[in-house]
Amino acid sequence: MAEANISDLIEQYLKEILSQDDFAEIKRSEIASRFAVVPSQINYVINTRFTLQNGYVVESKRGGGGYIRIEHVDLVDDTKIFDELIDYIGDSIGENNAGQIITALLNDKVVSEREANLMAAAIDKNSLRISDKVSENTVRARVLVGMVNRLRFESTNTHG
Amino acid sequence: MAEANISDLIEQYLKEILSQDDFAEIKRSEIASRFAVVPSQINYVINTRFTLQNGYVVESKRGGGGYIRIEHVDLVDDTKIFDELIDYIGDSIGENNAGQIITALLNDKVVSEREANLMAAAIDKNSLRISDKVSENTVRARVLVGMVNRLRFESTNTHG
DNA sequence: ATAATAATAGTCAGGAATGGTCAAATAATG
DNA sequence: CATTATTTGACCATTCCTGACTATTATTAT
Repeated sequence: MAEANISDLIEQYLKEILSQDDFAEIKRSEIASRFAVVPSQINYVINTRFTLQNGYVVESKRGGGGYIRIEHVDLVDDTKIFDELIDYIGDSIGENNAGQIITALLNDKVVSEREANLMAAAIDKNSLRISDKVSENTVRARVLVGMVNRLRFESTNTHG
Repeated sequence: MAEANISDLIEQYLKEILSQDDFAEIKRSEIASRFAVVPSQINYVINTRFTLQNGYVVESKRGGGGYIRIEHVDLVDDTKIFDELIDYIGDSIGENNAGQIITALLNDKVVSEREANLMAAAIDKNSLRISDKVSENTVRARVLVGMVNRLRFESTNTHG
């Protein structure tokens, strides 16, 4: 039970808000000055304590009237499966293995056929083709185009 | 909901009109003075919130009796718009624009909320982060992990 | 007709108000 | 001592708002 660092306090404060409202919409500079820390520490707290794995979705906007919104989302029942899957995937995975995972998710009815198709489109070799100077945006575009194209078809099996 | 921006209010106002009529035909200066902003802010609102990737088509005329007409286009049954969207994506697209497209697809019920979340996970900045020596398999892994993580959650809106 | 004028809308660049990233310094922990 | 977590600050990116200047269209005067 060691503690009392400021990040923990900020975490507590935000979770307090979340225990009452569906989401916490804050102004970064406001929270920073409330706790007398630099604004970027708010990002640190969010990045380390309000991650997807922990069940939080964060969205933000800059500029005038900017904000950071933290939302808590419900976990599905058996989250262990996903943890194992993610462990298995690790840092790198080939197209075949990835396709098998998607097929397994489909077989177990974790995802619908449409959803499986979307996932297959996203990880398709063509979508992810990387050359030296390719940018993040370029890859993203390919991924998105692949997925959008997939939506044209009602239901088609494409992975495996 | 912190709706502090005038631009947000103008956006709301226009969408209000669009929820009742097929299109919103406005006089720029009239809207500008109604919200006490300079006329060009109306262009700003339109350019940032009523773009093709948002699912809107805008046309206008200058001079006496000039107007701006905003029309909502439905992606469900408009194959041509679909093609234009893919054209728009092109070879490279940023996270925000990509997110807007996904939101538009969701709004027009082309995809379900779950599907939209999957797509958002696929194009997420973290999934697609590219460094020099990253391989295709590495990116694929990140994409897939991102999507699987998204499946943990029941149903939540995440893009915007 | 043509030219001038009025009435629109469009573009662009800049300033202000946010939030984001990254790496260095420091503290805590094993 | 080594590793990990926290804290900080310099620098970056995005969003909003404004105003000067430009472009287009309609109307009016000649």
